[in-house]
Amino acid sequence: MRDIDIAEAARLSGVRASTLRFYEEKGLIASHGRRGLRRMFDPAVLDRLALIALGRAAGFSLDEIARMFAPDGRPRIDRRMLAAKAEELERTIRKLNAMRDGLRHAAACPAPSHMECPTFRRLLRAAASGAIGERKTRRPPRKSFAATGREQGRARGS
Amino acid sequence: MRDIDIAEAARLSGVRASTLRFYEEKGLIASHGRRGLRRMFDPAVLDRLALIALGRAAGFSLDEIARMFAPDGRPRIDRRMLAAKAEELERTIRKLNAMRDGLRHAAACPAPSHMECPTFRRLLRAAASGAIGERKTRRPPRKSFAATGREQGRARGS
DNA sequence: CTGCCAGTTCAAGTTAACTTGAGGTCAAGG
DNA sequence: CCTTGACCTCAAGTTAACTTGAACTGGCAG
Repeated sequence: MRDIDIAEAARLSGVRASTLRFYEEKGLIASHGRRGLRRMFDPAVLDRLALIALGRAAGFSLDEIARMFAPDGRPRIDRRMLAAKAEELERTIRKLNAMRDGLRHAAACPAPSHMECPTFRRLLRAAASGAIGERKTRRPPRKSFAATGREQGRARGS
Repeated sequence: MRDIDIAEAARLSGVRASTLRFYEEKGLIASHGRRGLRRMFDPAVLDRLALIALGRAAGFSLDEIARMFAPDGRPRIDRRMLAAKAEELERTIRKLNAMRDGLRHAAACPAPSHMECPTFRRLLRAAASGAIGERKTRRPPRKSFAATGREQGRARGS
């Protein structure tokens, strides 16, 4: 097997075809040519996609990830960058630990109202002072279809 | 001192005036009347803002936070929701721990290329399989000004 | 040969949480 | 009385990472 088409790449990687096109446009991946109109990908794109998924999971933005590939496409990952991101994760983890403990306490606290629970109020002060905050978690915006991750095969409307 | 104006509320809470207006529009806070055009806030809004900051730090969306206040404005925080969020944080923390360890290893790994490091490749597989992913951290989008968090006092343009 | 259907392009839409800008108002100070 | 400046409203812009829609194309099965 030489090249794979976009549907195959999507199937094998779990990344949607529309995302693959988006990634290509962004320069994160490259198609290896066309058969007619259709992109053909080198199977190595799957490694690349795994690398991208890893970067995303580690909290890198797509732009940061793009910068981790040399112009020739070879991954040139700076070890210091990895270490820095590890430290960043470390800090995040610490905050989340504190938050989790606080939430657990608040959930179990017998005080009649949360406002009367000292632990809750301490958490509150920490949050208000910004000692904890600056975290934003986006949930995946997939709003429709229980599809398994592929684009639906429904083109050319009315 | 009875009521505070928006600038005072911003100063005391560290939340921008524009954000306060936004929160009011969203129903997260309420102004207690107007002096002329200007909103006046009950100082209790500061507690409310702290609560909101706490919720945000814990990973709740503004909409979720809004739902934590009864229609009358009293906080009605479901302990089960807190516990659930704590569990969610727990899962996130575990993933981040794995990611941090992997990054640290990769940063220290003596293999000539990351692709030849077994640990790195293991991480890669985990990310590709989605066992780690689904995390998205947004950095604060404040793109301009080193201001301390207040709106600049510069109105009426040309 | 014909038509289907998966693929294509490009622009625009989505979401969250705000921010920014334009243009307007009003209370107080000089 | 008139200016000033902080506040007001409302609409539109921002960012990231995609998704969706409309209109189109072309390889291949029949």
